[in-house]
Amino acid sequence: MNEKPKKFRRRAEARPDEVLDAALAMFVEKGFAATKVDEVARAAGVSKGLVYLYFPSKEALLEGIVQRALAPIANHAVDSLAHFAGDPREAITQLLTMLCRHLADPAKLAVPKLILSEVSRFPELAAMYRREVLDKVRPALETLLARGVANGHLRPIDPEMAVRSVIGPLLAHLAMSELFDLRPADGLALERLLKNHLDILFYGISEARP
Amino acid sequence: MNEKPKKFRRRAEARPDEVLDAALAMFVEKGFAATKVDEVARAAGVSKGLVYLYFPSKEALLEGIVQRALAPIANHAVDSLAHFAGDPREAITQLLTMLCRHLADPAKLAVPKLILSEVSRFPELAAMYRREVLDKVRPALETLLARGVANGHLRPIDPEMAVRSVIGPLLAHLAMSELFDLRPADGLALERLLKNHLDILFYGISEARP
Amino acid sequence: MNEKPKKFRRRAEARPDEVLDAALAMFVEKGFAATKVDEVARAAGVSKGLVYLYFPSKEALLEGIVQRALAPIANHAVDSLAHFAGDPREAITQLLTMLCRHLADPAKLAVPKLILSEVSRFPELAAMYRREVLDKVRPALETLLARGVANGHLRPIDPEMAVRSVIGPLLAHLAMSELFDLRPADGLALERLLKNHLDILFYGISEARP
Amino acid sequence: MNEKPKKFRRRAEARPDEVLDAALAMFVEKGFAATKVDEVARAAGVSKGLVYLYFPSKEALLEGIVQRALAPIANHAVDSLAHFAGDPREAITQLLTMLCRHLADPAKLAVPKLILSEVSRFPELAAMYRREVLDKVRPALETLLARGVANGHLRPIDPEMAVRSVIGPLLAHLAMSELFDLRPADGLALERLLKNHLDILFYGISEARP
DNA sequence: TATGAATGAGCCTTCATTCAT
DNA sequence: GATGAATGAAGGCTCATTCAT
Repeated sequence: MNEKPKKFRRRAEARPDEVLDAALAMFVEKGFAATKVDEVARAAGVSKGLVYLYFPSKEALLEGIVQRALAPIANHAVDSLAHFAGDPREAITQLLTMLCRHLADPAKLAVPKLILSEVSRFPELAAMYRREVLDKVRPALETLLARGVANGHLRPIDPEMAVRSVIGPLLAHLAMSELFDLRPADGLALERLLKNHLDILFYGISEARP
Repeated sequence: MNEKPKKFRRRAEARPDEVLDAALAMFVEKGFAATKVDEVARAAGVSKGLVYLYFPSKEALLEGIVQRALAPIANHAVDSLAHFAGDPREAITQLLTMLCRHLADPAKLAVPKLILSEVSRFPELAAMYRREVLDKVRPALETLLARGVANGHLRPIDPEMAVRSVIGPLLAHLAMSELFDLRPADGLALERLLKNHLDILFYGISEARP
Repeated sequence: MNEKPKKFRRRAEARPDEVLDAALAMFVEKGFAATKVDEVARAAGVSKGLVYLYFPSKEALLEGIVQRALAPIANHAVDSLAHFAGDPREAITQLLTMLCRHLADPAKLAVPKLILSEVSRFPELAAMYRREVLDKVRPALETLLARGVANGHLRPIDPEMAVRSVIGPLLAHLAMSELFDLRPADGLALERLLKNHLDILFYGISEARP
Repeated sequence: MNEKPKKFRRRAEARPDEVLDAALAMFVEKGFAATKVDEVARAAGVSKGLVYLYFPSKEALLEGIVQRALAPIANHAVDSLAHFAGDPREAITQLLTMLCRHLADPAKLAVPKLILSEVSRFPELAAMYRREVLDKVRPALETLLARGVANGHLRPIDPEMAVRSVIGPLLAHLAMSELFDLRPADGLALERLLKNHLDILFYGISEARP
């Protein structure tokens, strides 16, 4: 007999990824706790048992999603920061622009949103995020800032704290929009935010200098 | 010695607050979902049934905590913003200083932490926070910034977006510290953060002006 | 000092009856299990604790209701049956007419309805009803029928079984109407039922005699 | 010997029926409210979770039992009534005989008993019974009686009310026996009841005709 | 590989009953 | 007598996980 493919073909290699896609979609839509493994399986078009064949637990789905999404981002970010020797503002502009472009895609935005909402319940998630992102990007950014201060491009700021000033406004923007449903009239308005943020970050809000 | 009767009875007036205190402590320690109502009751020194005498559901505890904590904060913040006619930077400094002082108390810090971790699972919580805080503070802050631009104290920034620049760095600091356990070597370091944040917010990081 | 009556006056003697009245109303409206003692107390205008002062348990309310309602009915019925020496059909007509008149009052109808719905859950209720009603009325009715057969007024029927024929149609009528909400177009129509029932009971439905 | 595996798996087709059987047994034995879903599961030899796999709630078990039992009975009854063109008494005799034969089986008797005791607490049950039985059988019986009056077999009775006279005595018999434990000395005595009931229904109790 | 029937621990919630005042 | 705050046992229901097939 010739084969009777129920779906097009069995692509066993792609399965875990398809499951993670489905899980991400469901987790973002309903939250981790409110999503049943059954639903993830159905959304992925497989059986519940198969999910457990690839992932040892529901929580492992969460970790799988995050793991898969973070590594490339962080590495890319670090690369773009590490190579900069001149004006750090250029690097920061590039970094945040890339980040905003990335987050403009709802599918990509979903991951940090998911992390934000579940991290307090899953310490392992926090650890992963630290390991994969924070512990890579933060030192790179701090170094960049410190170098900028050293070579006279930047004012004598505290690099460790200044990192918060670089990413904070973006975080606040996403939190307001995604968690509290408080968006500007013109939608997510990431470009407008970025433009204003960089302007303030670089030159401050004061008319007069100190 | 003052006696410690096994059962405190007839203290109806204080009970709801005691229950909320216990609930907040447990929720922060273990997360909302992982906390059993039994545990809240035991922590408050009452029976499970009593909790339901004052609060119709476990979720109502969450809302009660937030409600109780938010109103005074928001009102205080709005007051301090509304009365400023001169240099908005002074008002911002006062606002953030007050906020930092407030958050330095772990018991007070617990509430925003709780909100952040549960908001995605409880839309009502988001609505409450919007209603009680964001919808009050945000317009006041925007108005303050717009007035600052108008009267020449501030550069021509976008007030709506600049709000993110005002609170973002603080939010980022708290998120890194409380969610991802990434603290400066000197602890929460709220003063250091605030000092650096205000310096950058007002004058930017650039040595040269545009 | 002169008294300060919160309500008109404390009528302690009437209280148990008022509680039973309230209980009956609530039990009929919502069913025994679905009625909370709190509700009974509130409906009676007293506190929950007072209910327990008069009745040792919720079930005792049920029994109190039934006890109070049954005794007079049964005694009255037995009286009217016992004194008949002549044509038993007259006694039956009187008995059923009285019963129908009684049941036409919704407040009176409530008790048998309540018994019917709760008897299977409370054997004590069944026992009470047997003791107070069935064991009194049934023998009296059987005797009446047997005497009717003996003195030639009635055909040679089985008195024990004929009791079912006397009350059955009325029971069926009430069950259809009260339990299954299946009423004639003209409402409860107890008179119409009774007229037809007696006609059939006495003369049968057949045109021809056997 | 045939093995008795601890867990029967993969028998999905038969399971719902087995669960309903167990539920019926428990409900009749202890009443609906006093029966725990755990007990039903244990009686069916399955886990509690499985019960909820097939039935969305405890109440659905009740409805399932009734649904399953009623349809065949009602349809059978209607069939036997609809085809009769001649003497309606023959049809009535057949109908009641069939009913009595059916109810002589304790397992079959259990369903109406259950309906009677729970109907007041579950309006849906009343609706089901109306829909599946009363609304089918009652019109058929009324039509039969009306036709009997029209073609001279029956006296000029009120068909709508006479329906109560047909089934009432049987209902009364069952209520006395099953609810109040008041049985004739010779047991359920359904044949004796039926014989006497039909005799009275057809010819009345009076010696003399009107 | 793949399925989905089956499990059972776990928890929120209800409410009859008690009792200090 | 009268109150109503307080108790705590009990049970319906969910759902992550397992495993026979």
